[in-house]
Amino acid sequence: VGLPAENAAREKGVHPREWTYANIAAMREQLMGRGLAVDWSREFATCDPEYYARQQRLFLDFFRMGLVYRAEADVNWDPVDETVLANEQVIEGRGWRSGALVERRKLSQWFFKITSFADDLLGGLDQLGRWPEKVRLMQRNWIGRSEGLRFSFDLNKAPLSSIEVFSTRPDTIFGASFIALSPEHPLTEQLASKDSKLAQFVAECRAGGTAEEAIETAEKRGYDTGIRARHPFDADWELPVYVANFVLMAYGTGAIFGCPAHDQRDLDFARKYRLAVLPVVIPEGVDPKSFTIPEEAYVGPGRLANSRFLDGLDVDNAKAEVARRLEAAGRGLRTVHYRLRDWLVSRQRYWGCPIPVIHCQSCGIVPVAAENLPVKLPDDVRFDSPGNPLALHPTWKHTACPKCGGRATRETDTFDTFVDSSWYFVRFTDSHAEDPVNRDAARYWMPVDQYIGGVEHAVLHLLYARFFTRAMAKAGNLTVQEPFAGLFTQGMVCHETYRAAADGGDWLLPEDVEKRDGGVFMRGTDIPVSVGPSEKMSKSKKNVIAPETIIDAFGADTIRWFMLSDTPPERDIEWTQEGAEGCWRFVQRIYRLITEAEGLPLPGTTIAEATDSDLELRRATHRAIAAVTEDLNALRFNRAVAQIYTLANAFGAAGAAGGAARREALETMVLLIGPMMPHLAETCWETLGHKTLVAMARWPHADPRLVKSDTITIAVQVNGKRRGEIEIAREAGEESVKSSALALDSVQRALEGKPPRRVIVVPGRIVNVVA
RNA sequence: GCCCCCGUGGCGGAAUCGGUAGACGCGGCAGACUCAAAAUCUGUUGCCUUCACGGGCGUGCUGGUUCAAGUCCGGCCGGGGGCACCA
Repeated sequence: VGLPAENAAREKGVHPREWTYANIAAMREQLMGRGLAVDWSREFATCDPEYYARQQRLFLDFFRMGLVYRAEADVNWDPVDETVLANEQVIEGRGWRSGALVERRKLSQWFFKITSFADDLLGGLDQLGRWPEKVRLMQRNWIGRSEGLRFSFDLNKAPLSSIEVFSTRPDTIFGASFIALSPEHPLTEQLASKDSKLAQFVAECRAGGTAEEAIETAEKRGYDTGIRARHPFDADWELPVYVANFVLMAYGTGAIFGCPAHDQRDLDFARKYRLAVLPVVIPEGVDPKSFTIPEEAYVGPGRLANSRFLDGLDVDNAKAEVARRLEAAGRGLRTVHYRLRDWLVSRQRYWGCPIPVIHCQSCGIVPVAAENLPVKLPDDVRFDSPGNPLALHPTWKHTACPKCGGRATRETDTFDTFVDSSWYFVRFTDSHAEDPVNRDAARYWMPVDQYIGGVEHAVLHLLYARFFTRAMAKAGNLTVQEPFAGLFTQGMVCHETYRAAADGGDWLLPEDVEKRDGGVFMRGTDIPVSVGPSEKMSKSKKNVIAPETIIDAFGADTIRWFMLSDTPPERDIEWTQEGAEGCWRFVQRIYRLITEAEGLPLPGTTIAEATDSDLELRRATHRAIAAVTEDLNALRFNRAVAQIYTLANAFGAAGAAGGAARREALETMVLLIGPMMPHLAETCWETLGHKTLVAMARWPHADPRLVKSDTITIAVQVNGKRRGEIEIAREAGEESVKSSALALDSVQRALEGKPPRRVIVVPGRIVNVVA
């Protein structure tokens, strides 16, 4: 489901359904070709009415619970994709998919009330111990909780008798110089209707735009309404009321009191309009009389001054005191505000899940009854004109009101595709259940033990899914609050970029480039190619390698091995031809080791021999088991790979080791590579004489006696510098370690005949001799 | 502007608890095998110095804590990410 399908339909004239199912089929082929273990019996497509019918039922639940509403609001409009976007989908002022600068439009849209879970979504983050701190931090910042005080100033003139502001710094109330309203504030609108100059000012503010550049460079501007506000603690103190371009309607109350000494924006504003700048918070140890504000507002801690009953208090106590007094006077309320906004879920597009609602002229908004679901998409749509094909469809949207039977129209917006992905993991617990959720299955499987995805979804999918899980739990469908117990954010695959000329030129595919004689040329020519930095594979820069071509050349196991080698999975990985060839050589090396191993005892033979080289090989084997097991459990695949190389190298070092020890080592290696190179492992397993599958075999168990050797090597330092090492029994006492260390020639040389002042022995680790 | 993360050989990266820096791989160099090449195998590969033994330096820079610092703390420099008029 989604925009790429619909855009392809517009460009190529195929129906989005055909395009989508063709892609699913191709993707399924690819996944199977890579030897992934997938339970295909659970497969479903979110664009199938089987799925979105259930989604529409969830919507009805949410509707009943008051978690859905339709409202007119300032929304983000993507002019290229011709639809609105949620706040999370606007990155640096641009549509996350199209890259187009978004515009602000006032439209009536559907919202999910994610803000009603704001506090819970924030608090829940602390319990997600197996999530990356980075993602939790991003969500924390996105939700943006701030505690403050909401309180009112009386006004000296109509149309309102008072104005309510929100502040996180009520302690600075005696440093107030002005009140500022948002251009979109209802009071501003009332005043503007009678004041053409103000109306013009508001229009200019709107024209300023919301693009990042515009905001960054926009200077603070204000318009004095002529109204005066009375200070809440001094009836004789009047503050001017401005309309100011930097005050946002969507946050707090859309109105602020300005304290220039302790807020940079207020200071910029005050300097421009020549308003008083009175410091009221003085840093510790500074004389209040000499403390002035030059160009930067002081936002640090300190003690209150110039503030009557607050003088001498610290910031926190002053905040509490102001709150206490204003609350007691009935004109203030401690409140918590969030940066998070409700999730705008309607999209003016065809290829999505229809929002199951009917608009009736007399009854208003009426949800479609559950027994009439699903509301299916019509197939006969045209993409030859701009706009939403559903809205342009000649008949689809006309229907009868479920309540009064009168003429009514269907909602033509469809859901944001992120709605589809917000609960698919729950559906996987029983993909074919009649109800949206099989509660028993969900209770058994949820939460997802280990979720893997890109960090780009930190405040998109991962936030929406957490909201959905809570909403579904509230509706009785789930018993968990959090969808994903563990989260891992993996990196992307990158590749060098190539251009036909140093100063630009066309991008070239890696397959059209060859490296020889220390240079890089266009394949089959002497034309040099300019090599650019490694970047995320993208079609636009042509630095892509089709998985099929690699699988054809090296096989799926080589690709899998390469992906796991070298780079930790959370980091971006660079695809290189050399690296892939190296993996290919290792695949062959393992196969050779197995096929060349002649005269091995039969499978299951107990190990009796104990020559030195046998013991060495057995130690290497069991160390590898221990290390690989640990690394795989911790998702440190690159280290697991390195451990297997080390084991493979041990065969060379083991020399004459043969018989049962060699069989044990080879079988172990095959079992250890099993999860990473399944095809190779099964072939080798069979070659070793087994009739069963590696996939069904028990994971090997490390013998602790073989993992630890009897003797250990300990480094010896003199004054922190390494001078030598001693090989000594693991259980050797401190005294014998000490004397062996001091006996070293290199240590004696470094001591220059003098006795050591001190000898530090860290058991099993190091000896440091202090001269 | 605010917040967060990261700087280790030619390259990807190890060292996750303050205890031998550079595991393992790629690349390079040398050798064996070969008529030759490829493949394979063996050795070698941080930098400087030395015929050699050895010595010195070394985890972005800088200062500190410690017997001991890639690891902890302060200040800077560089790179990446998030948020961005949020009161």
